[in-house]
Amino acid sequence: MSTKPSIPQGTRDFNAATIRKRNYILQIIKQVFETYGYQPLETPAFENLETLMGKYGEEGDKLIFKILNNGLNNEKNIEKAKAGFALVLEGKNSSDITERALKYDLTIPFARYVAMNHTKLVFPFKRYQVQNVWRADRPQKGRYREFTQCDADVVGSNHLLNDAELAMMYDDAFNKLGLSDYTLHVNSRKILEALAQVCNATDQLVLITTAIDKLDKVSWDKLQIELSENGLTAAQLKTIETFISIDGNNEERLAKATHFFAGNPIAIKGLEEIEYVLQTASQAKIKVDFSLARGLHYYTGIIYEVKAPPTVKIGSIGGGGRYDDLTGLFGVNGIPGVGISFGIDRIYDVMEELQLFPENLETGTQVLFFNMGSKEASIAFQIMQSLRQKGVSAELYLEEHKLQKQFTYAEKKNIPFAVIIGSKEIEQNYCQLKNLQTQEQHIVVLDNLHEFLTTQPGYHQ
RNA sequence: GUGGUUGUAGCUCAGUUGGUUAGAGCAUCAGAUUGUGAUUCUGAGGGUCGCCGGUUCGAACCCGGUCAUCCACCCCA
Repeated sequence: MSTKPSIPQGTRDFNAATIRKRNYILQIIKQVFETYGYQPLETPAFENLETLMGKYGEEGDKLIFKILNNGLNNEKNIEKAKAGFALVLEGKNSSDITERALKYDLTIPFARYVAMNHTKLVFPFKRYQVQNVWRADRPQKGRYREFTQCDADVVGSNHLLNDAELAMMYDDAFNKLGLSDYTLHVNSRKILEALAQVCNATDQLVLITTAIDKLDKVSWDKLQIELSENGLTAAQLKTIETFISIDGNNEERLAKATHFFAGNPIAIKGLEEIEYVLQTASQAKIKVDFSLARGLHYYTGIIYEVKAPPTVKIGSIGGGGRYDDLTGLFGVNGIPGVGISFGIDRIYDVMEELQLFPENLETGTQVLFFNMGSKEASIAFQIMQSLRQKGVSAELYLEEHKLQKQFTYAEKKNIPFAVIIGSKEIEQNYCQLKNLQTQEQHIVVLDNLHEFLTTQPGYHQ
């Protein structure tokens, strides 16, 4: 038996430097959320399985991490468990085997929360949520099995100002992060629906939209073959081809699309909505992209997807959209909403690659007190404590090692200052304060140590 | 779920057509240097070559399986 420790596929440990950088991202995004009046919410790591099942499409259901029931080997459960397992082997679910699952995203648990509390909430209800979610996907670049989502949603309002406001929140956050080279792709589920209508293929909506969503990777020639194999006629393909050839800047695209749909009422609605968001969130770097088709089944209006700067090869770093009736899934009708999500793990990877993190995030220990012998160390400890009381992050080297080792320790931990208090210094109530980067060394009277240290260049709170 | 890549020291990697005792750099530890280091010198420790099996006189190397990894597809943040 190998006892080599390991962590599950697609998960990560985060060290201090990584956590500081992640917190830097989170703090900026949370601050934007708060500024726009969104309130925090947290929901459990796991939900009842039936809350989650069927909300993410067939493929999504397969990617939900399910939790095995306890007590399956209990005698009174054993027959049920066997029958349930037979169902599982057929690819079905059985509450006799599993009735809870790790949450797959933040939107559905939020909808569940709203449905449970709709009589108490004040609408429009704006909340943000930063929590881990889990997907049983194969890990690869920019894809993890445990990752953090960062969502903002507003429910109980149909007003398009919400949609525009969320676009501005993307813009604010990415500008503050130094990712102002992002692009916010925008489309509307209504337009895609209208396309299916114009093609006389309303039952093929999913097929058509997922196909054109691949256009940036797969050529139209190949997609045509795939679509015709699925029963689309040459005339239908021609219509789709005309639609996806719409190009130009945002205004031109909207104009061409208006012409293309020739008065189709659903299309007109969708186009007007995009037009409104474009005008209201005019500072955001929006690109009208009719090939955008987010897979999630619950979107009904505007859909968003954020692309990283083109130099970084990574999938989307955020996404969202409008849904008319999410809580209807939980028996409460008439609560529309719209939301966005930041994929902070991917934002982290992008910022790391583009070196966008500020240098001074490493605010660990600021002062190392050297150990000059056991008597000296206990006096140094008292002096260190008085600094700690004033908020200075300090530590004392515990062992009586030679100075070489103590210096090396400080260097490895990126501690900017060393305080040396030996017998000579103790006699005359001063210490040696050394800046380890510049090698400058000062004689400082102990009473002045705090003030002197905290005003030194290179000192961080 | 499908396809491919790579598994050798703590880390990054060499290792010839299968041949005796598996190497390097970095890192670690000790000493030169008992109150001033990170860029000098000397030395030391460290390996079940992912795991299991097969072929062979002989396997880090060839074959089969398995696990892990990274990448791509599906889908997605």
